[in-house]
Amino acid sequence: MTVSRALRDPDKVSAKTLEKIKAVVDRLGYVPDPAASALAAGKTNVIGVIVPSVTNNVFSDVMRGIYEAAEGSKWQIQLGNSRYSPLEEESLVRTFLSQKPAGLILSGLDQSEETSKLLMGADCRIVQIMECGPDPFDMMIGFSHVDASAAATRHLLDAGYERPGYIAARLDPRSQRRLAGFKAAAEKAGVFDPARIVTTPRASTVTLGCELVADLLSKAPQTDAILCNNDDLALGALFECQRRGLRIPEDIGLCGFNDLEMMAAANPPVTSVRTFRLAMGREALRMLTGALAGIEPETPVVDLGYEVIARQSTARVG
Amino acid sequence: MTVSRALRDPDKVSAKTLEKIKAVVDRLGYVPDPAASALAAGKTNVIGVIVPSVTNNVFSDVMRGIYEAAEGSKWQIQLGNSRYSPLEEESLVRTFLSQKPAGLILSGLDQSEETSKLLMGADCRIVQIMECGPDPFDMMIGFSHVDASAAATRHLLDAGYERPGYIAARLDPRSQRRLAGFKAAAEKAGVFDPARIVTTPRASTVTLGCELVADLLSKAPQTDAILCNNDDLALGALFECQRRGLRIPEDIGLCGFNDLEMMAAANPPVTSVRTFRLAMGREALRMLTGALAGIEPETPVVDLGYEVIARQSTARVG
DNA sequence: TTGACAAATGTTAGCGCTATCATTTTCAAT
DNA sequence: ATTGAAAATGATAGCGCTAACATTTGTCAA
Repeated sequence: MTVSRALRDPDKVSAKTLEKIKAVVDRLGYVPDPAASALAAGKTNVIGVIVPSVTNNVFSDVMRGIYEAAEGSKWQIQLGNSRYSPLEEESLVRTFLSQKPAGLILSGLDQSEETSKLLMGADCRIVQIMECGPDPFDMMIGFSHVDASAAATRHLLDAGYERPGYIAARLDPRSQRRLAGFKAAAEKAGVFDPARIVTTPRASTVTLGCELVADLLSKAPQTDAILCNNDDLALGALFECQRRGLRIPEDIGLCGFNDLEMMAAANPPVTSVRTFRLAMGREALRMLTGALAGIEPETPVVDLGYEVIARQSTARVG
Repeated sequence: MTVSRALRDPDKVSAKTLEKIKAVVDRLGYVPDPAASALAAGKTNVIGVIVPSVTNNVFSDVMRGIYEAAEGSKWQIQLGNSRYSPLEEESLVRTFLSQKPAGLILSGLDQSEETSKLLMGADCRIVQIMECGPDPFDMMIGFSHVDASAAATRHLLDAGYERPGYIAARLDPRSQRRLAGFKAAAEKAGVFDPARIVTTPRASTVTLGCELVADLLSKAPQTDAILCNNDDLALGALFECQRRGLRIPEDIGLCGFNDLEMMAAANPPVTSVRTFRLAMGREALRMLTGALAGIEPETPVVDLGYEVIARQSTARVG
């Protein structure tokens, strides 16, 4: 028993017994069995993380933040990939909960009703990431996608573009809100035209960015700026515009979303909405482990904001 | 006991008891406790996966393959991020092994001596991925990085380039082997010049691709083709060359490595060495779960090969 | 020195499963 | 019906740890 205590909470054991125990543990190469611990204690050090994609750069940055923050702690990250499917998410939540996790990190606000029920009844702390919204299950960290894309839209208008279009792939809830932000800002400025919106349910790729721009320009050749739902599409848009001999930013303005590292390196550098993905992952884990240690966050919902990074691709002259 | 059997191996139970059990399980919403099962059976359904990076596109593709292949099975994927550090890898192996995993998937051939010792003594199946080599711990699936980059180098020479250079970031073991492949092929053709090799220990980014090209061209302005250690660098190289007014492929040829989706969409499309990352992940998991089910792979080492995808960026005219 | 109290350590039971072996049931062949 | 073997089911113990409480040791003021 004292050994068990020494290993879990060294402060509860006198210095010299601790020493002795450590020596023996080293000599024997003893490693505690997490399964036995989990069974006896009725809980684990597992933190379940559910993301909709493991390949999307956005989520890999978030994951990195989570892994970095968990590094060296007792917390075990367990990753689940819901592949943008609420049903798979539900099944993952079920699996995770059966493991009696200490905490759960989920993406977005749009859990299915069944998932919500599971989460309400769950005996663990929960952090929702990627977005900000009114009714967290427990805690939440993210930003407003509507506001961010509205701000990007205004930036295009401020730069002198008059007929902005929007391209988007895989309309997951966050993409839809970004589209809604664009629509709202464009309508408010009186420049909204549904013909300048091109979307597809397909997963977003650079190639798809090319195709969507081709579509957009054939439907609405007068388009003079494109807000892209993400940076992969923006990169494709850049290539496609260049292939068509369109000058950026003179003939057409280009704005991405997320500000992946490549946007600054592109030729010309591409304007994008910076989001704080690494910080989001890191802080999500910190909030969670903090709460598990009894330190509640100041507010349950943390808004990390966004930043429109203006670059040459929207620096219209004249 | 019969219930336990019914849930784990329904064939061992008569049809009508199975039915009864299922009904009760449904009614009660019973979910087995994996910790108790792990403790009693002395093993788990956990498959530990250790990758050096969660953000690198290459590994996220592999991970996706693994997750897809594990989808719906009883196998639980547990992901560890070694961040290219053999020490962190060792610590992850230790953590994973304490969980009595059914299997382990590791990246590369270059485990530390200590890690090797742990793995030798481990009571689980092991698959090494990303590379092919002579002495697998158990099973292995990947390809030869030396051969692949040598082939890319020959492609550049065949295309008429005479002074090929090489840029690389973060010289992990696989990058080093790719560099070695380039060197060997260039030397064999009598066109090797160490002045045309630029490397940095920094992590690879598109921006870094720009910088490395700038470096290379200032050190060796006569360079007429660049083999990039990966596609991020290649994208940066593309942008940087264009910024400098170099015509691709006329003035300079460009070749990436991995053939990420964006290479085909670029302007001009960029030649790259295609690697089969998704398949590698998928097959690694299949080999592992197959072996766990008693079906040994035909050969312990599987070579997935590679393919040089020639595109406009190396289509030199004249 | 003593007593009172806190700190440190020890005892016991049990977490929810599964391996193993024992028993019962089933069913085909006599 | 009877038998024997196989199939199905059941009883028991124990996996390695921790919660809860019990006991011992240490510390300090009176």
